Amino acid sequence: MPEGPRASPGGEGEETEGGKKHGWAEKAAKRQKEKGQERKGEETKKKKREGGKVRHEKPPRFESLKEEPEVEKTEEGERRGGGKGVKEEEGGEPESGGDGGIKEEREGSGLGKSESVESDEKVKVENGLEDEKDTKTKAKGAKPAKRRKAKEENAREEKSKKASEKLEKEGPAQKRKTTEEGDKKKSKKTKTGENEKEKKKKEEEDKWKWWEEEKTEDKVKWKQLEHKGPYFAPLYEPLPDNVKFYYDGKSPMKLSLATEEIATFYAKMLDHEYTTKEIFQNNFFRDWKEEMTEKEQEIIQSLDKCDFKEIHKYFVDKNEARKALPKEEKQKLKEETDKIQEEYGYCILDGHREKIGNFKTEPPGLFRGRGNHPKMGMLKKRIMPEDVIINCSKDSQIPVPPEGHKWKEVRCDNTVTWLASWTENIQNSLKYIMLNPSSKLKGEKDWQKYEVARRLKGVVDKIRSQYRGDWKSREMKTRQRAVALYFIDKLALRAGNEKEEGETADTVGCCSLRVEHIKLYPELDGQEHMVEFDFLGKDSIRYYNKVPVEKPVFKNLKLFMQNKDPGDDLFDRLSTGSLNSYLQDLMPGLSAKVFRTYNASITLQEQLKALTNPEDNVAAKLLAYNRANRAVAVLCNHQRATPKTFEKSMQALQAKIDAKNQQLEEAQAELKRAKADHKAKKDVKSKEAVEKKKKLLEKIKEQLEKLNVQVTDKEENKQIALGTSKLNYLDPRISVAWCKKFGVPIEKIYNKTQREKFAWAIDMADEDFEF
DNA sequence: AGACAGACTTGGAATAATATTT
DNA sequence: AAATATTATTCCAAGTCTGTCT
Repeated sequence: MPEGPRASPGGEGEETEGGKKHGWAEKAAKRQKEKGQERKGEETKKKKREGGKVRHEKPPRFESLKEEPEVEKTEEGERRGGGKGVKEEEGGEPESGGDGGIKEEREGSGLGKSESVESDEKVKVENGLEDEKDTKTKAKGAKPAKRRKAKEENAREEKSKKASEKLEKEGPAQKRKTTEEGDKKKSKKTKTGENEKEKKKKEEEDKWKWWEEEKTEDKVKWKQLEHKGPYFAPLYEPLPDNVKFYYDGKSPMKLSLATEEIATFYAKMLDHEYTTKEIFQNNFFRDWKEEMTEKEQEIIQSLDKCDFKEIHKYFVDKNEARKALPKEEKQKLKEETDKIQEEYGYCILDGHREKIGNFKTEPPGLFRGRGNHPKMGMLKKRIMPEDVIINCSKDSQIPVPPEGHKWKEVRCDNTVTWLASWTENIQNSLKYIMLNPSSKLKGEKDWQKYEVARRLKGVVDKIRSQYRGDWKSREMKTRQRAVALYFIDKLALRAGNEKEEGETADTVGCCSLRVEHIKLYPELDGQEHMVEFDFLGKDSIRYYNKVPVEKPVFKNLKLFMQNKDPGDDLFDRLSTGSLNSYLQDLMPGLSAKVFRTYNASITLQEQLKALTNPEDNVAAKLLAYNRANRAVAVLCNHQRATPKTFEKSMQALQAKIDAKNQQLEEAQAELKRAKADHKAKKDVKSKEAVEKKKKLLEKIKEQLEKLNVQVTDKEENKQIALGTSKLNYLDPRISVAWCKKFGVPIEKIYNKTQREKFAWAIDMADEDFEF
């Protein structure tokens, strides 16, 4: 059976380190620093990367590009890697036109035909290449250390800032008191006329058609923003006394509260694969030890000797008990969460009540990175009000922090869309509380995104011919950019920003591809100029694809790979930054990811056109839709692990079909009999019987058809995830228009949440909308 | 020009809710 | 009504990209 798409992490161990108590930020920073030092030069990229590879092939790619005329067949296109004419630096002697001055090349020897000038240049170029490589590698090596240091300093500053702010905070604290009072009054007031008033208000605002209002091309995101602040994760509840932890098989050991809490994080995950990974264990144990009392530290020396089984069982049981609760109890719980949602889940934005996306702070736990993440298992600390920055309008009811606590800061920045933020301790990055996708702020942005993609439609031909021309550029930088852009366009690859080595899983996108990620085949499977991609992309999802490329691209790739090690960057002269600023010049608002959006949406539109048969019933039309959607998901490489119950449910479905077939046969036989009967009797009654049987037969046929469609759909969808493309890449107006045109109810395509998110599109697109 | 932080989008898995079957 | 399968929602990690600073 094919395995899931996730990368299987190698099991390298990592250094462990004890340590005294520090503040959190400091601890994290310290650890980063230490790691950095160890890492320095400890392993080459290549070495490190062995291990991480995954299996499982992707289904055949969907071709997103129309066949384009082949490049001119002159020999110029063929100049061999490193061939003259490719300049490292700008300002070389002006050469005629695109590829002027570049002569042919021969595979292999590289001798003979070259004219002297060319050979000279070639040397130059090759040297240049070496140099370049060096610089980039060096830069890369140096950067992470620098960054880490900076971060560390930040963290420290943060600390002292906090301390000094504590004093300053007294002012705002007073204010808060007054707002608290105001709040009380307000809540009393609302209680009286609550129901009708609120309902009315709600309805009205649910229907806020912001898309009918005039757009403001402003940096200002809102004029009014009022909310209650985040809802904090519940505090830790100590284990009951009868649930025990054992160390080294001895008598039970009573843990301090903090130690116990962290132990439960691990215990809860016991039957998860994560806990079998060495990195996970090491990271966990190190972080855990740091939170232990000295005494505990002395005793608990090895994770292997820790017995969490009772704790684990306790949570499993608890979970089951919760599930088995009588329904009144469940109802009660539900009401409670609804109440919380009602209170914290909404904000007022410019006079409208808007749903918040994630109004809860993330609970503490163990970090679960994806793929082979070096930080998996680290302790994710509890977010306290003192960590949280609140953003709201000045004149609004400032949210009240939980009793006895203060906010880190309250600010009024209307150029950003977040309501609250905090710094997370694993990567030292910011987390935000933002609005739900159904909100104006998100919807407008989404709409705008598709408008940019539609503008790309107008210039994409020009851009394509430009990058095709650039394949022959004299400048290495330009060529690399042109080839990269070709991949981004043709294969819908992500841009591929640089990442901090050792801080995250080793994944790449287009610009960060390394030599080891592609293989060139002059001929493969009967096709010429094949490139085989095999790398881990976002979320460590494997991208595996064999594509025929155009000859100049193939030649260029050869050139780019020349004299490089497998761990070197393929596009060593290219960064996402320079690529994007180039794109920005071609079309305002254009960046690499727009190609993904554009190609996804245009593909959906084309596929819908090609696959939909107006005569079909709704089920068949839906299959067509799903197939079109699937084509996009394949293009974007959106994969999922095969659902656990897949085989089983497939069999069940098949059984159903068999049964239906049986029914069909019976119905046919019965119809036949009825017809014969009618022929014999010629009376009204027998005629009616025939009609009845006919109808039944039709019905069964239809049901069977539906089942068959289901099977097909399911089978084709086995390892493909449709959600992401539907939610993020496909202009909803295409789908809405399709629904309207072919009489498919919108609910068949979009569920409630999706309809909320795409309300703007549902409202504005008519059946002849064209992307 | 490059580094960086910040802000925002994109992503699959986990979990909860609901529908269907037994 | 319990068990199971399916779908919706939540969760939070991991990308992209821009503006600012140096």
